[in-house]
Amino acid sequence: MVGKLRGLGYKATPQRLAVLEALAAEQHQSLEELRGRCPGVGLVTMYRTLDLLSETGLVRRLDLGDGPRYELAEDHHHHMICESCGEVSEFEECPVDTRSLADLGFEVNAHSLEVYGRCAGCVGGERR
Amino acid sequence: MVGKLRGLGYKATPQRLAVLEALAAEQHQSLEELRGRCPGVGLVTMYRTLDLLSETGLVRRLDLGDGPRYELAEDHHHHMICESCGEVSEFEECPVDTRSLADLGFEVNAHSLEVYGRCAGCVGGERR
DNA sequence: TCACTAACTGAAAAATATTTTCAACTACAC
DNA sequence: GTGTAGTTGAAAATATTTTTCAGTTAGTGA
Repeated sequence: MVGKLRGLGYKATPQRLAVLEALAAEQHQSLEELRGRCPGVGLVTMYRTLDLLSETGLVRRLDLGDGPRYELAEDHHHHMICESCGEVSEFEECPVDTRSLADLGFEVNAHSLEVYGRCAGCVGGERR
Repeated sequence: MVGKLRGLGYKATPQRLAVLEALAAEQHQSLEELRGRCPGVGLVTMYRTLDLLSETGLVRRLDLGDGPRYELAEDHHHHMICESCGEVSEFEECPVDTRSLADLGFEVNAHSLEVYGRCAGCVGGERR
C-alpha cells in the first residue's frame, strides 16, 4: 500500500496512513465515519486523500443509495442491500463469472456486485 | 410505472412523468443530464422526484466514481468501467448467478454489477 | 546528518450541491 | 364541478466539496 503510493511519486504522510488504516477497519464507510477514525486529519485532507487514493485505484467511492461511501478496492466485493430495512451487508462467496467479458475485449481487473432484495430478518418477520 | 405510483398514493404529475421519460432515455445519467431532458421541471422538483422514485424502488442512485447518477431499477444491470479512460458502458449478458444467496436467507429481487478494468480501446492502444 | 525542494497540510474563503420553507397550484376522488 | 391532500417552484437555509495560500514536512542526495 505504502509502497504503491511511493512508487507513484506520492509521499507516505501520517495523514495518508491514518486514512488508509481507517479504511481498513470497515468497508463502505461514509466520510463522517472515516473522520471519526482519523481525529488528527483535517477535513480538506480527508477529501484530498480520498481523491488521491481513488485515482491510484486503491480506493473506490460508491453510493448504494445513502450518500457517498468509500472502501478499499478489493478484487471482488459483494454487497447485499435490504430494500426493507436498508441494511447493507457483505458476503464472501463470489457468484460472478467474468470470463465471458474477455470476448468483448475488456480486460477485467476487479468487480463489485450489489444484490438488492430482502434480508433474512425482514423475510422472516415479514416486515415491509 | 404510472400505475405503481398511483397505487402507492402518489399523483402522476406531468413533472414526474417527464422525469421518468428522461430516465428512460439513457441509463446512469447525472442530475444535470436529466435536467437537460426535463426543461420544464424545477430543480427542487427534480431532487424530490428522484428521491421519491428511489424510495418506491423504481429508480436507483449510484456512484461509479464520478458523482451521483440515476437509473431505472432494472432487474439486473451490468456496467463496465474502464479505469484508463473512465468510459462507462453497459453489457447485456449476465455473468451473475445469485441462487446461492438463497442459502443465506436473502430474497433476491435485483442486482447490479460493476466490472472494473480496461476497455477494448485502451487495451488495444495501450493507453495508460 | 543536514539541507533542499517538491509535495503536502490545514484554516479560511469560495463555490456547489442539496434540503427546507411556505404560499400558490393541481390531480383526482367523490 | 368541488374539496382536499398532495405537489410545485422560488427563495432561503444548510450541507458538502473545492480552492487558495502561507506554512510545514517527507524523502532525496550531498
